[in-house]
Parts: sequence; C-alpha cells; structure tokens
Amino acid sequence: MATIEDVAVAAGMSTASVSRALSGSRGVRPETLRRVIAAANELSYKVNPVASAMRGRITRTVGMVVPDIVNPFFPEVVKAVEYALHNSGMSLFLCDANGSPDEEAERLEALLARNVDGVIISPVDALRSRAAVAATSKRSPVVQVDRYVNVDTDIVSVDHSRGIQLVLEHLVEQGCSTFAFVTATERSSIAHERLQAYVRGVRSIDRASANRVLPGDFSIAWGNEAATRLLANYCPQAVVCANDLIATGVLQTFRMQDIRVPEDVAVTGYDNSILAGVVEPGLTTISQPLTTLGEEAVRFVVSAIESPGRPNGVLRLLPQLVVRGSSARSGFHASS
Amino acid sequence: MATIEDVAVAAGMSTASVSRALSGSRGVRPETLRRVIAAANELSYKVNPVASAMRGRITRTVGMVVPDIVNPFFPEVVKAVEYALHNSGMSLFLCDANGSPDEEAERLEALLARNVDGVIISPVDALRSRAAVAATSKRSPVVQVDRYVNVDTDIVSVDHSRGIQLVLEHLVEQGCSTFAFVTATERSSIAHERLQAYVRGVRSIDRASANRVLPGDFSIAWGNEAATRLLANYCPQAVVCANDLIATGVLQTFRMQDIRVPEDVAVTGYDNSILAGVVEPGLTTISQPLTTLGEEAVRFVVSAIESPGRPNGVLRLLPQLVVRGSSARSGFHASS
DNA sequence: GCAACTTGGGCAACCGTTTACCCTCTGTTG
DNA sequence: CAACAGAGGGTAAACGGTTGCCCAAGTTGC
Repeated sequence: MATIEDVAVAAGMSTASVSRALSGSRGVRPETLRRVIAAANELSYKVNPVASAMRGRITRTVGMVVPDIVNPFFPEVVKAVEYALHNSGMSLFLCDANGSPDEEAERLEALLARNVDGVIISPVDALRSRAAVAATSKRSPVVQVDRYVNVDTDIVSVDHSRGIQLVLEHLVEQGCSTFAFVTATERSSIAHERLQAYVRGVRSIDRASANRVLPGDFSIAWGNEAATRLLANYCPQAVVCANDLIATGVLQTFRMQDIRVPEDVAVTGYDNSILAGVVEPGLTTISQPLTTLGEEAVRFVVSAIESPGRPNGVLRLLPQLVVRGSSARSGFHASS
Repeated sequence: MATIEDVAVAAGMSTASVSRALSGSRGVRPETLRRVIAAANELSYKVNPVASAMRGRITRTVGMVVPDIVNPFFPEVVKAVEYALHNSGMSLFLCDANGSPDEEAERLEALLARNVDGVIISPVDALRSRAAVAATSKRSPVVQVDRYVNVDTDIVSVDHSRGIQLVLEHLVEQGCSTFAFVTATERSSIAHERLQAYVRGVRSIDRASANRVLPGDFSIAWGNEAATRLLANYCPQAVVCANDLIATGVLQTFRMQDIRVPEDVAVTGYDNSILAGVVEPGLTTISQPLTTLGEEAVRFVVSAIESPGRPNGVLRLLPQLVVRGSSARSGFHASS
C-alpha cells in the first residue's frame, strides 16, 4: 500500500505539497498538480482514511441506528442513505437496535466512540430513547428520521396526521360513518401521532368511534386478534389500521369469518408496503416517501457537519393515499 | 474527550502501562490495573479506535455488500451479522450494490480503502462480480454469503439443490407429474443452482417438463407474465417458482383467470418470505436459515482475521420445506 | 525603486495509540 | 552468593496523514 511519502518522493516534492494538491486545501501550481496526479496514479495511491481521520478529526463516516431492519419500512430508507452517503465520499455504519432502547443506547455509544461525523437515528421509543439521543446530540450532529423523541435535533419525518386524515376523508367519501382504530401500544412518535390524528379526525364524525381504539403491536397476529375482538363486540363500517401488517391480519380473520371486504366493512393500512398490493382485496393504504426520507436525512447530516452550530431544521414530508379494493364501498370497485 | 495521556497522568504512570493494563497485551500488577481502571472510569475514558487502528493496523470493522437491501431476503441476514459483530466489539460498514456489478466494485474498493478487517459479500452476478471479489480477496479476508462467485474464499451458502429437490418430492407426493419452472435470467449462483436442480430432478419424472423453463426476473410482474404465457400454451400440474415474488405473481394471475390453486394447478415459491404466509392460498415454499447464515458468516470472518493464512472453508446449510395451501392437491387441504 | 502583499512550497509538529527495546527489581538456583 | 530468569514499568519511535509557521519569489501599487 503506497503512502503519501512514496508519492512525494516519486513526484519530487514534500508530502505537504502532495497533501495540498490532492485535497485542494490550498492552491498549488498546475504543473505541481499534474505531477502529483501522475505519481499517485502510477502508484495507485489512495489516501488512508484512518490516518486522515487521526489528524483531521473527521472520519467521513456516518452512523445509522434503526429499530429493526427486518421491518420492511426501513430497508428502503437505509438504501437511500447509503447511496447518498457514498456519493458524498462517506461510509455508513449500520446498527440495529432490535427494538430495545438499551441496545440502541449501546449502539449510539459505539458510534460515538468511533468518531462518526454524524448520526442518523430512528428512535425505538419516544420516552425511553430520549436520554441516549440527547447525550448523542451533545457530541455529534444528529438527524432523527421518521420517528423522533423530544430533543432538539434535525428531524425528517412524515406528516402522519395528514396520512390518517387522508384515510378518514376517503372512508367518509365511501360512505363510512362508524370506525375503529387498530394500533400498537408502542410509545413511538409515529404510533402516537397516528392515534391522535384518528381521535381528532373521527370525533366530529362519530363520537363513539373516537373511543373505539385497540392497541396491541405492529404485527399480523395482533391484526387477527383485534379483528376477532371487533367481531365479538361491535363491528364498525371501517377498520383503520396503524400499519399494513395489522391490516393484513384483520383481512385474514375477516376472510375466515366470511366477512366481506369492502362490502361488509372497509379496511385500510398504512405504509404501502409490499403486502398492500399482494393481499386480497388490495389494501387501501398510505404511501410514505421513503427514498426522500433517506436522502433528506443525509442532506441534513452533511449540512450539519459542514456548518456546525447552525440551528436545527425540521422537514415534514407529505404522505399519499393509495386506493385499492379494501375500501371501495360505493360500488365502483364492488364489481371486480 | 479524555486521552490515554490524561489517564496516565491521573493514575500516575506512563501511557504504556495504561495501554497494557487496558488491552491486557502484557501483564501488569493488580494494583496497577486497579488504578488504571479507576482513573479511566473517573475520566470516562474510551480508547480512540481511530488512533488504535492507526498504530495497530486493525480497525475492528467489517464491510458487508448486499445486492439489494430492499430484497426481503437480506435484512434478516444483515441483522444477524450486525448483532454478531457488535458482540465481538466490531462495527459494520453496510453497502448496497443496487444490483450493479459496477457499483458493487466501487463499494468493495471503498471498503478496502477504509482498511476493514474483513468483507462479507453476496455477489450480484456470478460472472461479472468475479473480478472485484477476486481482487478484494487478495487484500482482505472475504466471506461469500448465500450467493457466490468462483473465487477461493470462505463461503456460507444454502443447498438450493436440496431445496428444489424437497419441492419436487413434495409435489410428486401430491400427485403432480408435469411441471414448469419460472425463474430469473439473472446469472447469480442461486438462480443457476435452482435451475440445475429443477432440470435434473424433473428429468426422470417427465422429460418434457425439463424444457419447460421460463426465465425472467425475480419480481411479481414477471410472475404475472409467466402465468399468462403458461395459460396461453400448456399449463402443467405444478408451477415451481424460483422465489416467492414470482410465485405471488403467478397466483395473482391464476386467480384473475379463475384457475383454482391448488385444485387445477399447484404453485410453489422459494424463500418463505413474509409474502408466503399472506397470499391466498398460503404458499408452499422453502425456508432458509437466514439468521444462521449471518452468524456463520461472522464466525468465518472473525476466524479468518484471527488466523490469517488458514485454508478457506465452505459451509452449506440445509433449507426446509414449508407446506401451505398452494400445493395441497391430494385433498387433505382442499376442503378449506 | 521599494514596501506590501500574494502565491507556492518545505519543515516539522501533531493527532492518540501501541509496542520494541531497555532498565530495574525480585526471586530462584546451583 | 553470583548468575540468571522473569515480571513489570518507562522511553520513545512509529503509524500516515494534515497543517501552522516560515521563507523565497513574484506581483502590485505608489
């Protein structure tokens, strides 16, 4: 592995000039630059990022912590982040918190120890992740993406109030007037926001529906269970689910009980994951701009690295309604 | 941020002793150790991995390159890898090749430049990834996981011949005797292996079926298209698909054409992804030990780092058949 | 024509560890 | 009791870059 010294010798100058020529940190004569490039290519020299980080105190690495990479929501965001970072000459340390605030805190600690230039995180829990995020943000730029805790950092999130609002408006258009909301007890900002929006939105339509909230977790199994409970008590005209997994479980159970969707009851999901297009009937759901989420997170982190001390920003992206068969109550889809 | 120097001063000794006490690279007196620990805790000192890497030439980082993290196959493997690495005090540089051998080569280059201690890769293409993998393996331990190219490295893979064999045996048991195979033209080792196994396995049952191979790509859309083609020509008793996405597409189209599965035709998938349990009917498929795949890859890479020059190993894991409704031709499921 | 300034380049310190080498101090052994 | 081994500790030299400081030469302005 060639060193800067080798290049300097080959080009007949000091290491300082080579460094300056390659990094452009200070002007060099065109002729000097030419010789450096030639020598560097000749020796196929690459600067050693470790040595560079040692002196320059920047590593050109960013750490990302996700609650659970297996959740189909995150891979796309991670992919966008990796791509954008690579294009900026940076590398990605990926960590999985495995749904646990403790493991999450461990990962953040490890990332800081590695002197990452910035951290992108989607915190597991709105309360129990707070301390670790706060501690991290004191030592490094932090961007919270999708989920967030109440700490002053850059935030790139999606307007889930709007998402639920879109769902409710659509269902009302379809003629629904009684609702239930199946969600997770999880104390993440996203679960919280969706719940708030549901309650607020449904209150003016049907007071009783605002109390018809079933909290469990973000899983198919909970969707099954919740559907069973709804059937055992009062089944509304529309079941609004806090994500596609839950909605998928609800659909499964309804099918087994010979409840027709959407004729007997409409069902909606959230995320527009691969499941939504595959279940029968197709799931009306909310699509989130995952790639944009990742790209913008990188833009924030890069800008925070470049201008330390700049005030934190909040970007709120808009989700979109995707209509499929599971909500088509007013007949235009019932024929299929 | 405290340095080893600060700790040495606080403990009243040289940095050499502190380094030795903390790393255990050479004996120190219990009393010395105690004082070092005390001082380090006091100052909440953490060794700086960058400086450590600089001198010790090991970074305690491993790079992983996957063809496409959005493919639901990989997140689980990545998760296992991250977990295992973290437990060994190492961090993961994750890269996404975006299905392109060129981007893949770029990522490998970047990882080597960062002096990763090892590389875990699932190569995009059996031929066009070969050069980059070979070059990488000259400069760092490499473990190929799941997919692989023909280069002498450690390999952790799944026996896909066995997987297809399990599928075929099961279908024969269900009374099927004519087959088609819907796969991808992709030149990955996995596509190749599955195709070979299909041809070899089906030849002895029905010679004509061995030629009934439809290559496209690993997508739902291709499944739709392939099913349409089968219906336009000759539809066999069983459609074996090279992964769950394709099988999902086939099921969709069959449903739209009112072909009953499994009564009219059996369909099988491969991967046991989340789709398999969600589509209607449930998809008979092959489950791969994804977590084990990741764990074993880390074991290989760690062992390669610890004992350079040891001969490379190959681990071949066994997949399992998961039976669901899409293949139950002999009546025991037909009632549901 | 000279001061002031700009430009490009070299020297060497520095970043925070690890470790080769050397030294001292014990304890052991013939 | 001399010789020696082994343990534990210190000194300082790396590791491979970047950058503050200094200097020489060229340029500009008056």
